[in-house]
Amino acid sequence: MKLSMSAGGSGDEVAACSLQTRLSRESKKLTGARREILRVIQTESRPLTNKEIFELLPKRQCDLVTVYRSVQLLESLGMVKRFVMGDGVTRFAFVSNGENAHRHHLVCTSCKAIVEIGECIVRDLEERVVAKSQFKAVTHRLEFFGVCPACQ
Amino acid sequence: MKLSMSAGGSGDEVAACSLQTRLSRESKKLTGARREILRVIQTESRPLTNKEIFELLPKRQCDLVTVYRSVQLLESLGMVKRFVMGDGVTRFAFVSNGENAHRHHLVCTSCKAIVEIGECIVRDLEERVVAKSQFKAVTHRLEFFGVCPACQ
DNA sequence: ACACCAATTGCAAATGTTTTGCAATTAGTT
DNA sequence: AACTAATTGCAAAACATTTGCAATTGGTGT
Repeated sequence: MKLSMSAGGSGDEVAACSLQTRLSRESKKLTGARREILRVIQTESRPLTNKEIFELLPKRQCDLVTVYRSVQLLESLGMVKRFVMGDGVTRFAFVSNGENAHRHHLVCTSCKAIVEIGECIVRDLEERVVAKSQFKAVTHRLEFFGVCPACQ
Repeated sequence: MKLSMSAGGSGDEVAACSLQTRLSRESKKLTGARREILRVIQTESRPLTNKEIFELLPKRQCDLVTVYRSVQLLESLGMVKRFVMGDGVTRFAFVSNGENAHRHHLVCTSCKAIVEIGECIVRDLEERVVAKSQFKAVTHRLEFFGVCPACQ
């Protein structure tokens, strides 16, 4: 059921250091819970729900509420990305360090494994959309869904 | 706050008839609640939440639970499309009759007005994604978000 | 090392959406 | 008009997520 097609994080140190840095930049504290939560998200390649993260944490590491709060913080720091797949739960996946770039994903509807899609050909369309519609601050969300080889 | 950029349904008769037909095809009943719920969804151009549909219904037309159940039925009949914008509520919009075609939308993050986007340039990318990933039954969801002229 | 203080946490409870069970009602058929 | 399966309303359950608050903890300066 598990897949490791998409790369997780590279080294713990780089990410940990980065977490440290990013946190102190906003006078936030680096707690054990936050470190562990980020580690769990980094380790899994598929997007995880808050509850899944909670269950993957070392026994009694922290409360589920803390997972909610930490993940939200990590998202605001740009270290995890939010996935809304429409089944009533929000999922989060790691965003590797240099990856400021806009990304799309292919998600397995069965096991939730994800594969990153390098190119974003939607930009051109987006520009046309903006021009025609007169909307401002236009962004887009494009996700692919399917059944991965392991689940077929 | 309201916008009518995208076309709602055309005639009541065509859609009503179609609803009738589609329902009886599965030995479902055409009730007042279902007719009214579809009418409300047809009338508004933006995607509505269940609660919004409920509130737009003639006074005491039916219970909120019935809206939930009816909308789910309408979705299974392919008459409404589900929108998941990630704010914790599911929204539904009318799918006009001939429109079997795959569509994308531009959604105002403020008032939720939607504009249909005719072209789908994602198909090509989807084919490439399928070839590379070996996923099966691949679909995609592409939505644009922005602030509509009226909300700017 | 120590003290300080804001940030963080756990716990309980609230919130809000969506689902479910069941008895009463109703639409479509005979 | 009677019959029956589908539908509805109501109450309550099931979830995910958020919030309030007192107790705790990490980082900072001494």
